[in-house]
Amino acid sequence: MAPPKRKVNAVEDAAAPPAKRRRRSTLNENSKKVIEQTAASSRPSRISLAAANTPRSLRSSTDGAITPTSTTKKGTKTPINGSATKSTTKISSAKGRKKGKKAVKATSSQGDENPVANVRYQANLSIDVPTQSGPEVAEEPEEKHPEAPSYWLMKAEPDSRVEKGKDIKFSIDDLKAATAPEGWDGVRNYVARNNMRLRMKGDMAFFYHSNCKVPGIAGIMEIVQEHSVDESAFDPEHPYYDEKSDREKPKWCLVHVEFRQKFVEIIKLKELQRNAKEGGVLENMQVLKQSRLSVSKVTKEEWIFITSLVDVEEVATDSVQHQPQIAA
DNA sequence: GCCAACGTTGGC
DNA sequence: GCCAACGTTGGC
Repeated sequence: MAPPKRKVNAVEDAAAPPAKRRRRSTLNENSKKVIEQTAASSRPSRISLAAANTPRSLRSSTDGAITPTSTTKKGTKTPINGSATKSTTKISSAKGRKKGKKAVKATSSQGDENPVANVRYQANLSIDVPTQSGPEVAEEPEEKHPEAPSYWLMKAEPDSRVEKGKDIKFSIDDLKAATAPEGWDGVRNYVARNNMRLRMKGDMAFFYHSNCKVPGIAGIMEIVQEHSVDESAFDPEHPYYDEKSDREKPKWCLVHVEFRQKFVEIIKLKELQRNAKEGGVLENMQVLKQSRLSVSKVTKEEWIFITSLVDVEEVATDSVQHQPQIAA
């Protein structure tokens, strides 16, 4: 039944302009800071479920300029961590073709000459990847250390697709255009949900474009609000309505995110897969092993490595921001 | 609780 | 559009 859904665009009112893929972007100061910050810290992310069950409608603002319902535009782009030079660690060999490649072994290794990859990260490795199993898998996440952020990868479909009369399209540009924290609703998969429950304000996440021409990581966002009840599950009109979800005992939750940066070039799935070969930095990356997971974990090592793939130079010279430029 | 059938995801 | 992977359901 309810398959792992993705971000659903609230098209009810303003059917978001089918902003298709664009190109351009830079990394904003904020993100830069975050990246450096996260790169410097380390902690096994163990989280606690604590959390506020806040209706989706309850949108909060994290820093000024936020209006109810929409989003917040942030970002002034700037290059990522200086040390994060572009290094693509070309390891040819497309790892698996069909989606959920039953990926490789275990043993995370470093990313070769990638300066960033030389750092030893242990990050979230302490968390076991939740495997598909009963509905109530890992119901209660463990404790989380509040000092450092955890990293995630969340999928959304950038191309229009109508479900129950509503376009569920949601791209990095849509998020960028939002003026208020965006509730990432529609997740209807237990493993993904459990991952969601592990999130905390301050955690960072990759925005992944899926089910599109060039799937891959399009940018970065930040979790700005603890998880709360996903109200869309109770709305019969909503694409992701779940008749089995009881309001008294909500099954699904969401987190609110804010745009942080859009990569100049999308980091293609293919590239991620190239680095997921045995011995590759991404060999254990959850999303590459469980491709159908709409919300997955990213270890710090993976995070650092992936952000290092961003073309820093290009980003650095591109100071323009926010304007939606036509891609291609 | 096992497991086959079925349905969905999502890369290609 | 195809189809592998895999989550969910439901019979037993």
